[in-house]
Amino acid sequence: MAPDRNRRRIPDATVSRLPVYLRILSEQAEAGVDNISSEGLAELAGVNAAKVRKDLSYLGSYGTRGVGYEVAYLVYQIRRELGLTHDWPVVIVGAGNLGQALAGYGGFGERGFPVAGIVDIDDTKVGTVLGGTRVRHIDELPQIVLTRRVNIGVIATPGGAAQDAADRLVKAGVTSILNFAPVVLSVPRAIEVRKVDLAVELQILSYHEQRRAGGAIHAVQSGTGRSATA
Amino acid sequence: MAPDRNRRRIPDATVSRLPVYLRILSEQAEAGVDNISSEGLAELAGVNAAKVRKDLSYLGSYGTRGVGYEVAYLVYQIRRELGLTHDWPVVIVGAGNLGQALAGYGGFGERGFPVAGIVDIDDTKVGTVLGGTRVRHIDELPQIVLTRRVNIGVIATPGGAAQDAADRLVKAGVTSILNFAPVVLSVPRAIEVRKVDLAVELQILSYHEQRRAGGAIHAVQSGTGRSATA
DNA sequence: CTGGCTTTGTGAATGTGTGCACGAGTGCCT
DNA sequence: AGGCACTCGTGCACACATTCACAAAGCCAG
Repeated sequence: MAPDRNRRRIPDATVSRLPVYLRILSEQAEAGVDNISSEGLAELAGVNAAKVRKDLSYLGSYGTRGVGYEVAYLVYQIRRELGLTHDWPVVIVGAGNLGQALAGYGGFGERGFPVAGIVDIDDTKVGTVLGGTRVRHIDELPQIVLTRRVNIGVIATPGGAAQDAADRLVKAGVTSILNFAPVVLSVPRAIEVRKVDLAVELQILSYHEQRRAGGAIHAVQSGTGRSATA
Repeated sequence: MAPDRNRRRIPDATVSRLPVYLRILSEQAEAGVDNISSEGLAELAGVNAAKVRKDLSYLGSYGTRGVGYEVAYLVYQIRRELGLTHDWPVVIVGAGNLGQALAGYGGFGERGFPVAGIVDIDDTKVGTVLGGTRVRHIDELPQIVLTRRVNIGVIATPGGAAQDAADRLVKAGVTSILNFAPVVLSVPRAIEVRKVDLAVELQILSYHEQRRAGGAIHAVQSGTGRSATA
């Protein structure tokens, strides 16, 4: 049972939108924009303005009526709420296709999640260098987690190895896991797990395509009239 | 034949779980399991048994009371509902880190989403071979989409190129997009877009980590009221 | 054929998320 | 100073999702 240190709990739906706002606001700040209205942010984020206001209201009342929100201050507040005021080193388990891509993807470190290490169980992969990081053996996981103070683990192994990877991560002291393997992980309740499954995403798209085909097969859209809002 | 078969609409939440059930059921079938109860499936999928039953009830009543569900038949029904009775070729835009990983990841084709083509705007990448597919120039996109009857596009470009990629995909006739770029795409309403954003996922984990740690830290922060500036 | 056991399918209750609508501040203009 | 235009913050109603709880349905043993 979790201790009820339930201070302002932010709804999950909101938490998952805050990073999007944050990215947009950072871009706006970069572009020299000082203030932004909920309407403007909503437009850029592809959501409803009321939703933006409600989301932001969970952080406190940082807007100014009649004016909008001060971009820089909002960036600061969201970063603080998301815990992005300091780096969160991550360890990647699995140096296969995906692990390599993740390690090579520079955007990780830039966004506050430096790769503290990559490990694999396959000796032939150990020692190779990916994105500036040397692949180490998975047995070194506990040491990496401990010395680099890693809280977040990324599982980029094949499905069959994912549960083992999760077990090792948990044992090593990691408390959050981002899982790319197409497997439902079984972990202690206190561990936060998020799943990214390509096959699932594609199958959801497939569902909609199939549904579309079921009705009338309309020809290609005439105008490229894009619109995010109604 | 009436194509108007107004299929019972399946809730989004259910649609996103069906692929998970499907994978588990396929594994079970492989392992020689003939029947499974909602309880058993729920266990393997990490969800509530009532939820499983309700989800499956949207497909029709294919269970047998007192016994459970026939695995093979359920696999068939879910596949049918998700439109997985035939392949959906996909085209990948962007042959960078991620595009390479996606192309190299065999699980794509195996699961019914063969890579019909990979395109990039960078001439130096055109011609290289990834996962058995030759990278072609993005100008060839319309031709690939047309000849290979592609409905699904995958955007694996840097953020800055994503909107252009989306525009080109839509123009070429693609109706579903899986977007890995950290950008909110603007597309015609009829286009189905799903987003996979690593940074967002990590930031959500960060939020929870910060919260976990925050129990103690949340000391006095009162004086930090917003600087009353303009 | 009956009674007991199991498990589905679903109504109803509860919880979570969304969006409208509007009061309440704020700044600008006259 | 007063009025006006603008935009936030939020109560409320509605929609969607989850979970409970139980009757109906099927199987099996005797």
